[in-house]
Amino acid sequence: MNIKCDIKIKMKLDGHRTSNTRKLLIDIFHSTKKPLSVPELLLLLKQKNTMVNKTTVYREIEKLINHNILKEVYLKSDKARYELANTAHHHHIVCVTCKRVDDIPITNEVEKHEKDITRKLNYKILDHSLEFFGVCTNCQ
Amino acid sequence: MNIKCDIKIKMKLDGHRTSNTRKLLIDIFHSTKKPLSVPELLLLLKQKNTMVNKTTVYREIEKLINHNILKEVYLKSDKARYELANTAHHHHIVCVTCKRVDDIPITNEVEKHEKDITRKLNYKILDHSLEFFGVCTNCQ
DNA sequence: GTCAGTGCAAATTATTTGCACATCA
DNA sequence: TGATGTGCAAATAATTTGCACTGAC
Repeated sequence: MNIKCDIKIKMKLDGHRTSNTRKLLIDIFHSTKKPLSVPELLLLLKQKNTMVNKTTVYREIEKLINHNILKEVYLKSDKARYELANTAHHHHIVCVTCKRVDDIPITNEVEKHEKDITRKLNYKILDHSLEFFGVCTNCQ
Repeated sequence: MNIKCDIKIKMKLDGHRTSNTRKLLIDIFHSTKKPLSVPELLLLLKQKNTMVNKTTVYREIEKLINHNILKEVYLKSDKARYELANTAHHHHIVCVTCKRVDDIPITNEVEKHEKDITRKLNYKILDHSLEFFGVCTNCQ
């Protein structure tokens, strides 16, 4: 996969190795579409019969974020969640009942507000987060 | 204040009393404009020389949310934050450096997407959250 | 007097840190 | 061989729970 090669190269350029944990995590993020928390990742790893310590997972995610391979997603304030950063900027909808997460197929017009905010509040905007909450088909 | 009266009435209707903790918390949320976390509330209470147990604060906030007097705000995934629910629907900008939070003076056009999402994904939309992240004037 | 409200201690959960050891390049 | 990666145990921090007691109506 091209994406995985890219990641390998990105990390190598920075003096990193292609560790087993790194490969496992990248795999999981590729096959699972929804944003994952560390506890969820640990569960998925256990189901694969691969033992990785939680500390290692936290540290690996930190590295992947620093290399812009993962990014943090703010869905709820209870737990941190992550997803691959290479995907186009998009938004999510969370089912408040079953916690299922879907990507949203809308073109986003939020960017145009950013200039406005910069002008009015003199903030330098770096990023934004737009998430919807609702009830999915199954739970209705 | 009308708003405080409203809150009193709302709770009373449901068999609740006007406890001291409740009054203190409502006061704080009225005078402080930014969304507050429980640890921050505990600190503010301590500064007022009013001792309230953290368990009590957690439980009081739960009640206030159930009565739609407070609502949760999703600014970052580290901690839960709350603000008064009676204010008009609005958005925030968070300074990634000093964590300062400001309200955003833009009219929001997100609502119009909600129908779209409902049609395409068959979700019943309840709410959304739009937050910006950037660097404020002082920190630039 | 009854039930909402409270405090305290302990449990739970997410996350971080320090340190020693392993291992890839 | 030397830096990166890892595991383990313990610390920290936010949040929840159980239980007994208090106090508003």
